[in-house]
Amino acid sequence: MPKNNKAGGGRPARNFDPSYGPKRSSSSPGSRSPKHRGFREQQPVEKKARWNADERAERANDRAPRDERPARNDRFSRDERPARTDRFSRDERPARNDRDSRDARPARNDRFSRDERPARNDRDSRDARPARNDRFSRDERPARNDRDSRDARPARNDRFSRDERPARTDRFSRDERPARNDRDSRDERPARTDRFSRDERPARNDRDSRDARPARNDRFSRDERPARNDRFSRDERPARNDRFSRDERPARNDRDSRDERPARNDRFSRDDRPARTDRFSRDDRPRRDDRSGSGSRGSFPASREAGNRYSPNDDVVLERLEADAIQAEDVEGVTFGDLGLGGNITRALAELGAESPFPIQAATIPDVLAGRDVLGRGRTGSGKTIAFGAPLVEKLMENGGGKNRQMGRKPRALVLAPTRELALQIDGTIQPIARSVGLFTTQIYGGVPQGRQAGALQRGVDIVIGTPGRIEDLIEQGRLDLSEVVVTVLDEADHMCDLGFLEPVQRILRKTSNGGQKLLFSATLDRGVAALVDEFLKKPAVHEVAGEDQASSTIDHRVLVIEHKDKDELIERLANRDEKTLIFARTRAYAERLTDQLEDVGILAVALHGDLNQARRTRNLEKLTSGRVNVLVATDVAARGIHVDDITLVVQADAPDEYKTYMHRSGRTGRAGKEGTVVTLITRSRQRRMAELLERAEIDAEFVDTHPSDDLVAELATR
DNA sequence: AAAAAAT
Repeated sequence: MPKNNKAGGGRPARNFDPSYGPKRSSSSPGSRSPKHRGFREQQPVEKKARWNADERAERANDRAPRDERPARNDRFSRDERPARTDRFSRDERPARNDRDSRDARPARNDRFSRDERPARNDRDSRDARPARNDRFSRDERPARNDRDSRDARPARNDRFSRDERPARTDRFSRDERPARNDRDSRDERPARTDRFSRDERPARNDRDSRDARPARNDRFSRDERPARNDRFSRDERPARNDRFSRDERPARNDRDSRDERPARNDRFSRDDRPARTDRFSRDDRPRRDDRSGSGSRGSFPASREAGNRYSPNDDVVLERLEADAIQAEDVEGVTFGDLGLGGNITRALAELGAESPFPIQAATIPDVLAGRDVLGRGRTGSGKTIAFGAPLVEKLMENGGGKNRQMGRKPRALVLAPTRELALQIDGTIQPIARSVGLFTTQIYGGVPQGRQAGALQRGVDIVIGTPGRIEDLIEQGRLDLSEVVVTVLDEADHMCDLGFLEPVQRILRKTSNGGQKLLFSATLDRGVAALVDEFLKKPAVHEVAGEDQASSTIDHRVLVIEHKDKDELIERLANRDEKTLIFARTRAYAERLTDQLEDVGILAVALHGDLNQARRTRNLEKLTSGRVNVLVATDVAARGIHVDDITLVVQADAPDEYKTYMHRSGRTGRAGKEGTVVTLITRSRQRRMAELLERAEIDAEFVDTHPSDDLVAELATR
C-alpha cells in the first residue's frame, strides 16, 4: 500500500520537496524598487551565457586524450606529476576570479551601509553563502530556489574584469582560498598520497577495458533523455511482507541487553518515562505485525540465526521509542487546515507542493500546535521538515503579537541540523512558510563569513536555522541570544546525540528559554536521544508512521559481492548512466579520488565532502540538484536529510558501518514514493557483517557475486 | 571516519 500516495492526490512526490513550486527567474532576485526591502540594484552587465551541451562537450574534450595524459598512477605521487593544467579545466574555468573581481564592482557598499560590519565581508561572502537571500528574502524576494543556482552558477565571475581589481590575494581567508578549484587546492593539502589506505587504492588494470567502451559524450545531451518518473509503478513490485519473521530478527535482543550498556540505564530507565509504556506496547505496533511470515530472505542466509550475539561494540539497534503509530488511512481527506494551520501557511505549503498532509505531518502538527514536546520518526523522504516547520511557524505567529518586525528582536525558534547543506535545505522549506505570515528566518552555519549572519540577527529574526558550531560561536560573541527561543527543533536528532555533537547541542539547548518546547525528528529516532529527552523534554508525544517497513518501501536494495580489483570499474559502469546517481565513500580522500576517476573516463561528476570549502560544497550539490551533473560522490555529509529530486541510484562504494548510516544513505533515493535502487559494493570477507547490518536495518537485500561485465551491472545502471 | 567554528 503506497501510503504516501494516500493523501497526496497523485502528486505525493512534491509534498515536501523544497525545490518544487513556482519557479522564478533567477535574473530578478530582488525588488526593483528602491522603496522596498530587498531592493537590488540592476547590474548593467552582460549576462554570461550558460554552458550549453556543446560547450560542455568541448570542455570535456579539452582534456588531453587519454593516451597523452600521464599514466594514472602518478596522480598519487604528487612530486612526479607533470603539470596538470588540462585536468583543471572543469573547475577553473569561470570560478576563478569571482571573489577577487567583486571588488571592482562599482559602488555597492552603500547598499549595505546599515550593517555595522565592514563592507567587504559581505562582498566576499556572496558566493559562498546561501545566506544571502535572507537579506532580500523578506517580502519581495521570489522563490528561494533560484538562490542556489544563482550562487552556484559559474556565470557570475566574468561579470567583472579581473584587470580592474586591486591585488588582494593575501586577504583571503583560508576558507575562501582553496575555493578556486578543488583540484589545485588538493595539492595544498598535506600528504595526500599517504592518505589513501590500501582499501581505497583500487587495482589499476581495469583501465584497459575502459578504452573499449563506447564514448560517453551522450551524457551531455541530457535533454534528450526521456522522462522516467512514470516508468515504475510501485504496484509492480512483489509484496515482500513475508520475508521477515519477527522472531528471527536479532534487532530486538538489544532490548534485553540494554542493561549491559553503561551510560544508558542511568539516564533513561523505562520507569522514569511517564506516560510511555502504558500508551504503547510494542506489540501494538502495526509495523511489526505484518512481518509474521516465513523467514525466507535473499540469497545470503549466512547469518540468519547468527545475529543473536550481542557485544557492546556492535552496531546495535537501540530500542525504538514506543510511539503512536498513525495509519496512512487516518490521513485521508484531512487538510492542513484541519490540523490547525492557518490559511496563509496552508497556501504557502501548497506552493511548496504540499497540498495535503503526509501521515507524519498529520501526526505531529496538532501536538506541536498544542505546545507539546514531540518526538517524530518518519522514514526518509516522508515529509518531516514540514511536519515540524509548518506548525512551528504557526505557533510563532500566534504568539508573536505586534512585535514581528521589531528591529533586533531575538529569535523565538531554533532549528538545529548536523550539516550546513541540511540547514540550508531546511531553511528553503521553512522560509517561504514563515514569510507567508511575515516571519523571518536566517541561516547560521559555518564556512561562510559571519558578517551577513550577524547583520541579519541584528536586524531581528524569528527563526534561526543552523549548525551547532557557528551558533555557539555567535552566542559567545554576544551576537546571538537564544534566551527567547521557545521552540527548538533537532532534525536528525539521533545523530545530534552522537559523540561530538551531543555536548554542543546540550550547551545550545541550555541557552534556550527554560521550559521551551522541543521537537526531535529523525528517520532513525531511537533511545540514543535519551540524553536529551531526559534533560530537556517533558512528557513528549511520540509519533511514527505505521507500516513503514520494507514491504511498503520503494527502494530496491542490492548487495554486489565483488573482487576488490574490480571495484573501480564497477563504479564507473554503475555511474555511467543518464539519471542522477549518488555515490557514497567513507573518506573525503576516496570521494575525491573517485570523482577524479570518473572524470578521467569522461563521466561528469562532482564531489561533496568536508575538505571542500563551503562555496564549492554548495555549488557541487546544486549542480546535482539542477541536473548539470548527474553524479555526486559524497561522504556521509550527504547521508542525512539531503533531498535531491530524482536520484534513482545510490551506490555505496564503501559499505557503511552502521545500520542507521545505511538507512539514511539509501534514503537519498526512493523519496516520497518514487522508485530507487541502492547498490552496495562489498568484498567477500564482508558478507557476514553486511548481512547483520541489513538485518538490523530490517532490510532485505539480495547478495550477488558480481563481475563488472555482468549483465546485472548494466541493468542496474540502466534503470 | 565524518561532521561541526575559526584560528
